[in-house]
Amino acid sequence: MSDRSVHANLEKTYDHHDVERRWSSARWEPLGIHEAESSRVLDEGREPYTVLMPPPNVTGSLTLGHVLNHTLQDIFIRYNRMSGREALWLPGTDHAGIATQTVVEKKLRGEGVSRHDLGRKAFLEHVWVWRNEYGDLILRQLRRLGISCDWRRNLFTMDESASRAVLHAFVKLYRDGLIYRGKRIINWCPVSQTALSDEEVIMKSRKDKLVYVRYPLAKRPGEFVTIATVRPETILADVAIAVNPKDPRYADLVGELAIVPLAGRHVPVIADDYVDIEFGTGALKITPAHDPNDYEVAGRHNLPVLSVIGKDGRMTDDLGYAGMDRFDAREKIIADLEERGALVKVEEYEHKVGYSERADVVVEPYLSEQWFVSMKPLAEKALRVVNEGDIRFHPSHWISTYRHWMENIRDWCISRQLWWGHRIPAWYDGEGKVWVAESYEEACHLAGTDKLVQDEDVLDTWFSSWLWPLTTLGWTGEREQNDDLRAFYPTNTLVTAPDIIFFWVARMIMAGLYFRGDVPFRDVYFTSIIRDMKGRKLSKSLGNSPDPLKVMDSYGTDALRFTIVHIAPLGQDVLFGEEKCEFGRNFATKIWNAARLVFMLRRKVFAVPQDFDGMYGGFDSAAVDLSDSQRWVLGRYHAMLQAYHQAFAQFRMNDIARVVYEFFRSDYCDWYLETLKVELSVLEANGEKAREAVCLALHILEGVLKVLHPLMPFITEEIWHHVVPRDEEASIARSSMPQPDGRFTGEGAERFDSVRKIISEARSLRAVFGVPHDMPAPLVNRVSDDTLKPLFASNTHIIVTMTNSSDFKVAGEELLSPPPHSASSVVDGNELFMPLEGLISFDKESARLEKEIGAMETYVNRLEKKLSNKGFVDNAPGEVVRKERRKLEEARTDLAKLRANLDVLAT
RNA sequence: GGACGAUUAGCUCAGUUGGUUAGAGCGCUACCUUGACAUGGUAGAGGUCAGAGGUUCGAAUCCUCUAUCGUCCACCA
Repeated sequence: MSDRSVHANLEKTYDHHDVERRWSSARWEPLGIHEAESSRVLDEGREPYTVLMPPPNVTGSLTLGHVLNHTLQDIFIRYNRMSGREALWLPGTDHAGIATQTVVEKKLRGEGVSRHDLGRKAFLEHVWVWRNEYGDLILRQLRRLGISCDWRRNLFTMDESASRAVLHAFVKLYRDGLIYRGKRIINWCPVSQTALSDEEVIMKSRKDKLVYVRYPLAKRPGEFVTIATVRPETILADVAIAVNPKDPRYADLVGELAIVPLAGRHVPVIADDYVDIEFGTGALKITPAHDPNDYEVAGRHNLPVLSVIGKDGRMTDDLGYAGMDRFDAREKIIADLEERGALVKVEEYEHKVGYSERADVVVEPYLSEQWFVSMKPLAEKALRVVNEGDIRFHPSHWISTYRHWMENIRDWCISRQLWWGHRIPAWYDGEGKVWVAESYEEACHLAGTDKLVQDEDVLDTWFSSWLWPLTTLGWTGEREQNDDLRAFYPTNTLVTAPDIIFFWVARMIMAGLYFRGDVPFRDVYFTSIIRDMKGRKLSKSLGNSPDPLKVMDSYGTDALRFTIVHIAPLGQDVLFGEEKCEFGRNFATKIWNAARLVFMLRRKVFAVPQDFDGMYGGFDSAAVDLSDSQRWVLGRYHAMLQAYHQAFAQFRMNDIARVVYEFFRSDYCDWYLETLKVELSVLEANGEKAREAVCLALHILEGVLKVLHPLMPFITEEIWHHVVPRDEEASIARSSMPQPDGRFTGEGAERFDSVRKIISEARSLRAVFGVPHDMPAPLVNRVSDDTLKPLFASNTHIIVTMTNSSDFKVAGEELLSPPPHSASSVVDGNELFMPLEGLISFDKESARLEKEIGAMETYVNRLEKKLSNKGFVDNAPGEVVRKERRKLEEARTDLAKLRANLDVLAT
């Protein structure tokens, strides 16, 4: 904690546990940084900035995916908050119908109870107890990430207000004719025993047997038609054999009757375009109850529908297989077919099969009565807003995926045969007539009776999720108009994984447009998918999924946040191993130590702390007479700010991390702070110049802390409180973002660049010739332009100290020949000589120079060739040509100097 | 079968509208335990930018094809 009487330094060693404990969200929350107010937006005309948190499943625990996702959201929120906007981040959790019901059922099964034993009401009570006990685990874990969402507005999709919104949405869609009930073949999960939407089915490659079966023809003894099938168990439910009408092989068979093996039923041979002539035998069995295509074919030909597989995936036939699992029945039937001589052959066959997303079992096409949403009318508008740029995707290539889905959209099966979820607001009267209303009373009123029975099913979880942008802002119905909605809708940025673009993103766009007439958000940022170092998806079963809490423990939350953002570029997957967090940890340590240095220097220069408070409070870097190094570092600092803000505008999140990292490490620490030490050593300790220099160092440090704060909230908060004494209630999160200022460029900055190069070159010469590190050597710099002499001379002390030279002389052309026994180098037209009698051998140095000359000759040749190319000179922009000419000129000069120095060496 | 993305140093990746002698981190080599920091500093080695064509005065960057990897979509049993 900052000591207000003296300038307390930071602890010697950086301890992230300590810092994180001090600035936990418990500490931040009372500071009010999470709490955005609609009144401020509406009354004061402040610009709102809203982020919608994808609600994690209540059953979930923190994964690296969450870490990336929520860190990015927090970065957007903190950045915009510090940029003066009213920043609102809306958190919540999702009831996750199937996942949660499965978890609770499993727990009950462990206690020997099934949900059916309990009944619906008692079971749901169990689920609520479970949710209240474990359901917020993920939110507690998320808090450790330091995310600054508005926890007061935390919403659960089963909360009363959200549930009212769901009922309202269902009823409105129904009355508008966009929700209907119908008998269809849907995806059925035999484990969860519920219908699934198409999106909840994962296609996986799988090896099965392609079974060729002979069907005898009833009226042509001894003749057969052979079909190929991967699902022989459904033979029992065959109602026809289909061939292509254009297939000459079967032309005479159409209209015949075939006998279904094992079942003995007579079924017609029909002709339908659906059949592919090329595949298998060109003849196809039609099983309408167990295949969506067959169902359509059967519809066209008025065929009956027979079913032999039940809800639990077991056979229901009356031919002796009843009760067997569908896969066991498959094997048995293949064996039985063979025994009866109906089996022609069996081939290995690899194909794609749909699996249930949650239960990971093969879904069963199942004919049943379900509720659907007509998607086409909704999709048209939702497609338009993305096509026209009202909603922007980052990266934009997801638009084509989105477009493709929207253009081929199919109706959404929204009923689930579960108990945990929003129960469908539909009631049936004694005659089976359906009444849809927001309440039982209303339904009774409509039906004119109070003898109604509610639909047993609940809605797909995503039916509440697609209302999330509305419900999080308190929307419960169409006419509702509250301040939050007026102030914060549409929201600004949605950060989400690309795998839920259809489940969620697309549907939220539809719902926003439909229920409120406006898009739900402006920008969608699709995060990277995190994989392990071998490129595999993270999964619990592979055991390759590091526990983020452990990573935070060992490396620090800031380190994890910084690292994961740094390695997650827009639109690319990232390979993550927790060792990578060393990068962020090392950076955090570096920041800490650099701050310690600057604070130490401050104490040296300001013996009386109040002097510093007074001076720093009104410090203006533009008003100071700047040294070369100061002008240079300010120029670099503002260039960094420029790139930083631009990266935000372009959603290039890894650039944000990179740009600050590079400035801070290379420019600020390695060059500026090192130079500052030297500069201070020659300035009077309490003098004005020294004080200004320290204030400038702190000014830039503070700026870096601010731009880093969205990425590394803990450490920046801690150090910021030490820059100047701050009130306990102050937070860097409420400070304002530094803005770029283009004034800090020009001569001094360029000169310091040359100084840096001279220093590097001199160090390089020392290393090459093995000058002992503690042996000072003289250094001579020959400049061709005498006016430069005093300018370099003004940096003499810096150069001497930083290269451990005994002396640094700046000479003009009057230095006719280089000092004897010198190593030499040419940098930016300056010739550098390092007299090294005894250490330097003629052979070694001439070989080195020759190599250098060779490289320079190649370079000069290349430039000459380029510039003698008429096409280049005529076509390239003048600026580019001029630049190349300048380069050539400089290279030729340098080359000449190198050659001359080699000659001198030889004499 | 369609669509999209990737391929740059040993490893992981930057390289924004075509114009720098192609960069960083990790790893590696040498030197440095100097009062911010060895979770560090200084200096260095290491790349014909997947391959082949093309457009252009000029290509890692744009186009075409090929190869390899990955993702999403799709009702051929």
